[in-house]
Amino acid sequence: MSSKKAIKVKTPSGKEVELAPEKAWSLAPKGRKGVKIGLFKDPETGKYFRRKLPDDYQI
DNA sequence: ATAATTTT
DNA sequence: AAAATTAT
Repeated sequence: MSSKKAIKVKTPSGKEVELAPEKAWSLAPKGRKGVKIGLFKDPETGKYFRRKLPDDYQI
């Protein structure tokens, strides 16, 4: 229950594509702001990769 | 180093 | 079990 909207991401294969993360979560140490992370699958290779999501991405 | 999460 | 992700 976390991911919906497609965002622009640079795939590991080096292509700029619009993808929706399969999963999305917040990655933040205690007391720090941290970042939001999305788990994506490269449509070219089928390989999974992680990228930062916009700070305002709805988890 | 730290945080969560999943693929590899 | 380790890698990767970002920025503090």
